[in-house]
Amino acid sequence: MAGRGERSATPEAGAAGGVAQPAASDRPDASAAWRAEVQRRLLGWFQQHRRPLPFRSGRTPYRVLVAEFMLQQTRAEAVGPFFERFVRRFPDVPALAAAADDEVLAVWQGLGYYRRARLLRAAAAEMQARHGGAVPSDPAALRALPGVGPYIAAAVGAFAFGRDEAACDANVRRVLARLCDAPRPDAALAARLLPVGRGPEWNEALMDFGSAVCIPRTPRCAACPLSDVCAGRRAGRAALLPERPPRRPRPEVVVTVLVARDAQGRFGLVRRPATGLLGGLWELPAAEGALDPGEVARRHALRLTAAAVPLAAFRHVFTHRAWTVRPFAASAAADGPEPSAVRWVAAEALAGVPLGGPSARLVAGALRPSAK
DNA sequence: AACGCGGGGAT
DNA sequence: ATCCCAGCGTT
Repeated sequence: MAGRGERSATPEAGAAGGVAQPAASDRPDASAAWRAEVQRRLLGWFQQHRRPLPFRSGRTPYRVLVAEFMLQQTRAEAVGPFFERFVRRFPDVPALAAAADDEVLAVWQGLGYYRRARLLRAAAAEMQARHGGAVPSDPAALRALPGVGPYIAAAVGAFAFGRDEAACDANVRRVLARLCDAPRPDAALAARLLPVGRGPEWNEALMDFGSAVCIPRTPRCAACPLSDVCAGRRAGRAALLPERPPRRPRPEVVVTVLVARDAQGRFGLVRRPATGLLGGLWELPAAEGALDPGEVARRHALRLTAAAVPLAAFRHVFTHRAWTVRPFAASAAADGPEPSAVRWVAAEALAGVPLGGPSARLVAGALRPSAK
């Protein structure tokens, strides 16, 4: 086996911009003693620093499943209020299975990645039909549910059913990448490090540690109880791990929006396509481009009953694109020769209609007592 | 393997 | 301003 010092025998490694990587046998996770020390210290840290998150109390398989759907690409702190609202409105699998997509989306509004809401409802329907209205404990049955991938299946296995499964999320990946000096750690590495019989606790410990100490960009190594056993730190590249894929530029899009209201003051809304950005949500009539408001009205088969009034433009930035929104306040009617898909919704009925981000903001602004 | 998919908090 | 998050389904 190559000793640690022999890596310098290949000085060209890493010269071409790539990060020099230790051979697998050089990584510390090959040592049982190192693994035991890491486990001991991390579980000790966790005992003092466990986050009291709402979805960690009153754990049931259903609550765990709902939380894991919400937690995809979403910070634990952001999920809290949505989780509480959701399980109050849909307390169990039968309640969720019986709900309409729009009811579920309305509770989900503001949380983002709206496809998750529909997949979760579909999963509930399948559990109702095939698993007696309960979350299945069998890993294969879990993995077969709509919206359940390798991470959620493992997380439910561990948190809901107490199994020794490694839930390898972004926090865990980052912590393991640094501890083991591995550019892209996988679930197999996570599984190797998991202490037998401590699955649920261990997963939580890695997540909370990654959220509080081994944070992105600027890890708090000075305050880290593992810094002296951390291979990434020893190699001087903890902050560079895990390896990040290059970011692509974000397309800029201009959208012209009508804050359209009829003679009764109801809002004119249209439904977005079921798939894609803000899929299935409702929004104010809009069209891409810096258009004349009359043109936007024409495309939605609306007739302006007064001159549209320009409102303050604003930017709405998504992860993968940015909108510059040019809104107009417009009085309108759908009594033209063409059939209009616009649905008129009174202010009191808006709570049941899931609105996409910019439209939610505009509707809220229009209802605020002080208009600009 | 690459890509689309939200919103917000931290830096 | 950029980065990143208790990922998944599609192509």
